[in-house]
Amino acid sequence: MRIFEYLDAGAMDEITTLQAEVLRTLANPRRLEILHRLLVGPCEVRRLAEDLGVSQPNISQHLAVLRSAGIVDAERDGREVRYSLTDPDVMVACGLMRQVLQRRLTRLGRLSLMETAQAEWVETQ
Amino acid sequence: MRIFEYLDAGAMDEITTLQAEVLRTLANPRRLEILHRLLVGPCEVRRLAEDLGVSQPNISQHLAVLRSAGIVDAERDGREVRYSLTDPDVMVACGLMRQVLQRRLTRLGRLSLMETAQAEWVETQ
DNA sequence: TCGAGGTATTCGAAGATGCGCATTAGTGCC
DNA sequence: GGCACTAATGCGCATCTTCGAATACCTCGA
Repeated sequence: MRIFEYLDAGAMDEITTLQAEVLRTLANPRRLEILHRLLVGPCEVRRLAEDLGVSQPNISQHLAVLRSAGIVDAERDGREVRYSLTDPDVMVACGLMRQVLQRRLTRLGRLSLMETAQAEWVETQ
Repeated sequence: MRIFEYLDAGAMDEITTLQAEVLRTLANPRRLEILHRLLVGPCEVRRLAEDLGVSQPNISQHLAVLRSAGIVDAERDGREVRYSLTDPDVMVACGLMRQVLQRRLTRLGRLSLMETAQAEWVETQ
């Protein structure tokens, strides 16, 4: 099958490039917030803009980026356009990373608290 | 505990920003290749440069980015510096995303093959 | 101490990104 | 058609990335 050659041979480079593109698309706080919001359920542009406290053109720009990366889908309903996640799986990976970072933050928090405590302890000696 | 306030209150924004930073760090084909190589095991700069066919300064630049994001660790051994993954978990999330994309590629591959087949079928009618 | 091997950093140019602002496009209602 | 509402696009500007080239830094052996 052609598919398998395709995936095995030069696939490493190709998928790496693709992954980098997707990552670049995700690598923006605003877009992460949008995706986080869409994880709850589909949402219209106006509401997204209101919820996140961002201008409508700005939200539209970010949505366009997400759309062209195939991360969200747009569906017209009257004069509104409702956006939704194309593939929750990508967000699963995203959520996993988030958990890792959260654990790391917690650890760092504990560490810094411990360091602070130790510093204070040292100062009192 | 201070940690929990920290994580609960403004944590959403903070962790989102942090996640965006990490994603930005990962969002580069070369860096993904480096990480992919380090997944196999620790490696020295010179060897990384050779394996990936990139100049040494360039590799060092990328390694510096990865290092400052806390994604890789550097350890000096004589005149060489050996790099390794700080936390394989981040790469787990990365690998998961990779799988998703691979599935997506496969699906697209199948689809395009099907479309081709269908187009050919239509042409012969 | 000096030189060579290995690594890190700096700098400038070219390109990409993000934002606000103004404007345009699509839709429904009168 | 004209108008209000919603979303998308174009533009200019400031900022950030990325790379090659040059160079500085670190370590070891002679």
